Amino acid sequence: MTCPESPAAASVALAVSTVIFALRPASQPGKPEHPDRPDALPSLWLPLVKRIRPPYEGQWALPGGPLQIDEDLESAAARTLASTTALAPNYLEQLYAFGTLDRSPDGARDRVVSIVYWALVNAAEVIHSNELIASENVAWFSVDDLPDLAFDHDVIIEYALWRLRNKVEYSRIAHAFLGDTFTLAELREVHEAVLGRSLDPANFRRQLESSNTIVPTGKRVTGTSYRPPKLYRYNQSVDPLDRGPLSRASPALADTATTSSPLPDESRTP
Amino acid sequence: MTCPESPAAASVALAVSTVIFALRPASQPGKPEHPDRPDALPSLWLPLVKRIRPPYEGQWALPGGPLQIDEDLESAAARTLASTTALAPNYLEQLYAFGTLDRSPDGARDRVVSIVYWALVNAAEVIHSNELIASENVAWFSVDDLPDLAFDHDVIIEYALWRLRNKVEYSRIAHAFLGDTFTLAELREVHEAVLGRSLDPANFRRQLESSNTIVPTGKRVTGTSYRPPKLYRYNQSVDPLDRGPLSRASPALADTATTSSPLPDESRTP
DNA sequence: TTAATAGTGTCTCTGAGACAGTATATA
DNA sequence: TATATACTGTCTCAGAGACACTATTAA
Repeated sequence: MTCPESPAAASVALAVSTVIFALRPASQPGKPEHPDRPDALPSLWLPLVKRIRPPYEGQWALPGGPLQIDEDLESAAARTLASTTALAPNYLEQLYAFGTLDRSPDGARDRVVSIVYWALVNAAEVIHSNELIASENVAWFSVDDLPDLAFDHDVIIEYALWRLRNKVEYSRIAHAFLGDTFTLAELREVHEAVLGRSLDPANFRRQLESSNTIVPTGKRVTGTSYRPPKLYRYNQSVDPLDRGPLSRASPALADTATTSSPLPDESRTP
Repeated sequence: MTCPESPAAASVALAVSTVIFALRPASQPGKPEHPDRPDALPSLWLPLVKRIRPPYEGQWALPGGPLQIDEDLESAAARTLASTTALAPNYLEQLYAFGTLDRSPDGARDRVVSIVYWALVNAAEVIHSNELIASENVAWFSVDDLPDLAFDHDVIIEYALWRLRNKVEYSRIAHAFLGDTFTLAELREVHEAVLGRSLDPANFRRQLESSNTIVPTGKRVTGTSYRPPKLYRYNQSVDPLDRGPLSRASPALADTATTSSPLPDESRTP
């Protein structure tokens, strides 16, 4: 979005932005639960960038920028993700191309079409990344408490959230919020936090086991009081969702655990 | 983040293309069924445009072209649809933005990102439109018998087909292939043709009635032998599918029966 | 042994589908 | 009245969810 000066004569500028979701635990590890909220859920957070030039100077916006002439759309999304969070995405998918005429303010000289991606990153890694990105112009916000946003980015985020919630229900992408290994309770809490409702542990377990998307590692959590839960790993040989005829490993995610695709699945696209 | 260098002089070109689907009856009205195929289904057809300049000169391609500086993405899709078919779409939705580096041939000078829409049009109107568009450079093809295609348009069409089949199963868009009024048998045949399998008439009826997407007109088909079926109309007050937080009437389809949206539903996107 | 969470068994309900059966307009 | 198609009733089965129950480990 964003760089009004750049494009040539009177063509349409093309930008790539990314909605990056992470799940922040409600209670710090080691810190006791707050007595008033015994069952507090983790909540969704996303990083925003403060604009340093007009239009919308000083307001917060989605990370992104012009598409480089020599990079794929998805690579551009992964690049801006890395430069704002110092992370690699565990899941990355195209969200939508926004291109209506009214999305820039009236005085704007140039028209911008934004191809927006959405991504899931590991919450634990976010903490480290915050030390790497020591910029005052990047900050994380809860999706329940967003600031005023530049352009139509409020609409974009709302749509990304809706897509995330939809997709968590019919596919198995939630593990992208977690590390390599996780317990069923952790994975269930991710689902609960995203969907905003509690899920039956028994049924949740059965569904996952029958779907074959997770495999037991044989290890258990250590250091807990009481019976330690088993640790599971994501089954990489099973696609998290049916992406249709064009599924293939994504270059931008080649070295990460979760594969993506240049196409959305749209088993259920609105 | 945000604005690295402003892209060089060479920028990325932006095009909008549209995959247009119509359903052609297997047997002409009045013409008897072929004895070998008593239950022949209607089949999907789409219009292609023959390229008159390199690259891929002489090959067939999806209708489309550069995005005009003063038109919305969806308007551009509707415009190219109208100029190749002389029709207005009954359904129009963004499919995907294709932008990998390898989608143009090696010798190509420019890089193009294509934002692709897909549309459904009324089969009956196609016949009239063919008389209006008296161009040798436009032709309709069965999706089962496509010619060699320019660029990556074969991949795009395959993906559009996959999306159409998916969406017919979980939403009510199939009526966009038909006229204002239709019988349940006609609508069922549309579903059967798109999905490639036969459906139980009783269950199909029940599902539609409980979904409230159609309303009886009170009229019946005339001129048939034997009991004439009731005619139904699409219930415009019910959204064909849940499009999420951003549903609104689409300007490009304002005067058509079916509304669309600037966003895909992705209740089920791959 | 107790506490606390991990993990299992089983019941009910709902919706999809199969398929037999009834209704009705025309010849 | 015969016939072909429109339309209805009802059975079975599979999956989702509710919820009581058992298992296991560390304090």
